[in-house]
Amino acid sequence: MTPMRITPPRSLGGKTTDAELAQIAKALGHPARIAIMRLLIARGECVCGAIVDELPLAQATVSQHLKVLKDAGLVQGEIDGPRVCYCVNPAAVRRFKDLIGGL
Amino acid sequence: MTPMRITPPRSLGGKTTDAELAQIAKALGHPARIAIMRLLIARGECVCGAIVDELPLAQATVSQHLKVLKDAGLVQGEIDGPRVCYCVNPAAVRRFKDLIGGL
DNA sequence: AGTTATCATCGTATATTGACGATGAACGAT
DNA sequence: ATCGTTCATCGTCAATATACGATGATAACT
Repeated sequence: MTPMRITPPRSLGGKTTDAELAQIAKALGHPARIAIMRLLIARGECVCGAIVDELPLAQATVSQHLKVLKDAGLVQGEIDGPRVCYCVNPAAVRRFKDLIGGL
Repeated sequence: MTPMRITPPRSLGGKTTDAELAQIAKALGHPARIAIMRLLIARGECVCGAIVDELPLAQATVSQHLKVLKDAGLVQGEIDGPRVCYCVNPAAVRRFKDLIGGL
């Protein structure tokens, strides 16, 4: 069966919605993280090292940015041997577009 | 701080698309500013004091948030006597949606 | 002139972010 | 078991963001 939304839609002006939208927007509010998103979208999936190679940032810094994107739900990471393979979470991107559409 | 120069895919008004998108997203990356945007959209236009009345923030803080939104181009303010009447800039919102659509 | 109302800006204090090198943890290969 | 690779996390520092009260600037009205 289609899973029901337990929480009411609160389609307009809900505080929960505001916080959610703000969190995602904040996660995208840095050029490096936009660049990471673009890389992941362009390549489908991407090992962390490949991202580091494309950006003028240290490995630790890229890892931090990836953590921000992960915490916002925009990106998922799967452990693949000694590497970690990242990809975008299409549902989160869609959700963000929907929330923005509410503006 | 190190000036970030990630990827200049193409310039638009001297600003890369990534930087432009990041700037707008960053401006929206705070719940108070989302609330302000919603207020302005719901009322069409809004005097600053009306926004202060709706938010649990001091007048100086609201003014700062409005400045962030103005600097990102999302909001315009017109002096109306002793008051300042704010309204959203639909072109900027549209632009933001288009940039997000590119994700 | 002074007064009141409205909003921006200043000054300041605290919190968070962004960046890096260094270190730690997990895995594959030697 | 040790090594080398890969990535996350720690520790730290400078820069930015957030919040507020206090002050300044402007307009309308007396």
